[in-house]
Amino acid sequence: MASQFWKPGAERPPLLTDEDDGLFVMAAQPYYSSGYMTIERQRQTLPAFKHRTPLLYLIENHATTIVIGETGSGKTTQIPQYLVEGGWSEGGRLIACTQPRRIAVQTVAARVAEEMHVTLGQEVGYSIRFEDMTTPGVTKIKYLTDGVLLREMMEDPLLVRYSVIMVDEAHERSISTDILLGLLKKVQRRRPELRLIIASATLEARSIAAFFDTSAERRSQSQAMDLVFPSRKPAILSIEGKTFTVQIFYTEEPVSDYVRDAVSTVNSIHKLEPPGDILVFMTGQDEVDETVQLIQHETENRHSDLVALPLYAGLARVDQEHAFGPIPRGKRKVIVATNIAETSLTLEGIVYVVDSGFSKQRFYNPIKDVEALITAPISRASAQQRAGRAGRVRPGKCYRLYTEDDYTNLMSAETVPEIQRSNLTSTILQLKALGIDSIMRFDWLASPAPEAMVRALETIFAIGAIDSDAKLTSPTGFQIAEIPLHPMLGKTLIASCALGCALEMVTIAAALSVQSIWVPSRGRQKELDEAKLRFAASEGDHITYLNVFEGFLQSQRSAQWCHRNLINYQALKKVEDIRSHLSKLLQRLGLAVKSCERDIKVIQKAIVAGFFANACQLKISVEQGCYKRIRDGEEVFIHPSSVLFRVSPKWIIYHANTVTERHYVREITVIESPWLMELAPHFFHHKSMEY
DNA sequence: TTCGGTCGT
Repeated sequence: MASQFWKPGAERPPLLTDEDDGLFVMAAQPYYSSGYMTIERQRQTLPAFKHRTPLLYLIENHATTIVIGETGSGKTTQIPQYLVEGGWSEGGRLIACTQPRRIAVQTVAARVAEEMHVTLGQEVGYSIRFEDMTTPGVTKIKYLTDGVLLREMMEDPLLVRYSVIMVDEAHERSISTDILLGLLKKVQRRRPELRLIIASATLEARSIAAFFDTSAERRSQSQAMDLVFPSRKPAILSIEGKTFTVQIFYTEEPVSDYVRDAVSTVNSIHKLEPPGDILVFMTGQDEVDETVQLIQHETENRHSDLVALPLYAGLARVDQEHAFGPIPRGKRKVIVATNIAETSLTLEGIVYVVDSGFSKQRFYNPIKDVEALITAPISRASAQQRAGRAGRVRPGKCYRLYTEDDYTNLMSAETVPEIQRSNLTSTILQLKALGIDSIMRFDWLASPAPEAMVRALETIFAIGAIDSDAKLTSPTGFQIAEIPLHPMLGKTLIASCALGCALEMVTIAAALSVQSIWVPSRGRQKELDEAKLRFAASEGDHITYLNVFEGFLQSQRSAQWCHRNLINYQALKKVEDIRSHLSKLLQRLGLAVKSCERDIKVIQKAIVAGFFANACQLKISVEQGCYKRIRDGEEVFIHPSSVLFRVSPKWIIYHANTVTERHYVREITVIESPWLMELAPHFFHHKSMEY
């Protein structure tokens, strides 16, 4: 096998041809698979295998290689192994492969360890927040979230331990991916020996290649164009996937009610098409549930054999698993899902996709400084991704509930990158901590609105993380940046150390960092509300979390106790893990982690010290439960999930907010108004004048 | 009066 590799110094492999613009492109080829095989044989049948030699050649000769790898090409599992085989891990150097999601990091690392016949955590390891499964000096391939690699750059800005960094799923354009790519471009200038591999779906590849193309930049005489090695012009390699063709159908007229049309489309597929599961894309939980009910209702009326199952993130784990499980023989499965099925989860056996053409997307309004969740048309890239879900097992069909004209003329080519749709407080602080002094001049893959950057700078200035020259403060700014939490929560933790309640605050911060400490209970809302009441603190949600965790410890971490109280056992185990990591981190920063021994007021004050910008006052004689945000007068409402919903205390402070039908605020704690002046005089002495 | 697209340090 080894003799097949391209080796440095050898001639260019024959598979490659130059395109006019100097980019290397290789066309996709058909792929066939067979039955049972050994791991080695399986590896060789992956489409990536026949590109191994050209790939190693391109990586040797180009600073950046863009890999267009379709689903099932094997790029994620194989390319890092080829790099090891090609010598890139020699001399103790590491090969990194980043992923946007933790679950992918863990499963891919486990698979590759198996393929290489090594124990996970040795030659092949992974790293996600608070979980480092690598062995220094031994690990050669490291899978990690792009967020973790960004964190590592705070310690090691040039990432000197790495010889090759592969950024996978770059087309998803998460905030971390965008920032990472911007920083890696900078690192390349200082480290010409570093190689980047960027794996992306087709549509995004050209713009990413253009971003990394520094070949036209001015350089000294001695570095004439043809003498530069490796080439600063990115190479592009396309690897075909193991997918089948998907036939696309559009509606002839625009659709006025896509829920109703999805249901009738499902019924006609069932009536007219051969067996095969159906996947329906809807925008949110309510729509998913409604669609499931309508399908079931029609099924009962017509005595047909459809089994409709919901799938969304807020569903209890057991209910999610139903969508993956078997159904009675002779019936057809219909999975009605949110966007979770577009990227996060892969369903086997889907042959038909019904695409509503919409999804819920976050949009940030920097003027009002609010993030809104809005149902909006998806992009063509997204529509293609959804259609692709029908072609995993055999040729499939995709029914788009919109016209071809709308697809071509109304929908945008790509989804707006997340960085242009988000509040940037965390992002900007992190860039500051990485030594990026001029945020405005940073080489963004996609630049956020200047107003959004100004808002973020205002926020990190308000919490004292930067000074009036926009320089990171010492020690506060550095400490907040060190803590892997939202800067306002980081500031709260630091304040809690000074106030002597850090032991309680790390628990609260950990509870705020997990998805939810409660078991998802759609349809059992009353039951959940009753369970919450058992722990509810009059001070609000933060102290309620503390009560839950203390109850958990008193129950001796009993899973039964959790079950009885509708508490998510796995989430609480995670909370315990995170709090111990946070506690150690604070100690490492030289801060005191002490308990306030049930003196709740100091905890509330610590929250004020970090979240004062989110203080709100109850509006009298307006709509019930309507608050005004002190800083700007924005109208907000307590979210029904809060223990303070309908309690309406005079002064509150919130942890998070989203605009949906209304501007809702979540995770609320009662405060006393004098605390605002006491803990954030710099913020309120002039702000309060405005109202 | 009643509600959360999906991720991440």
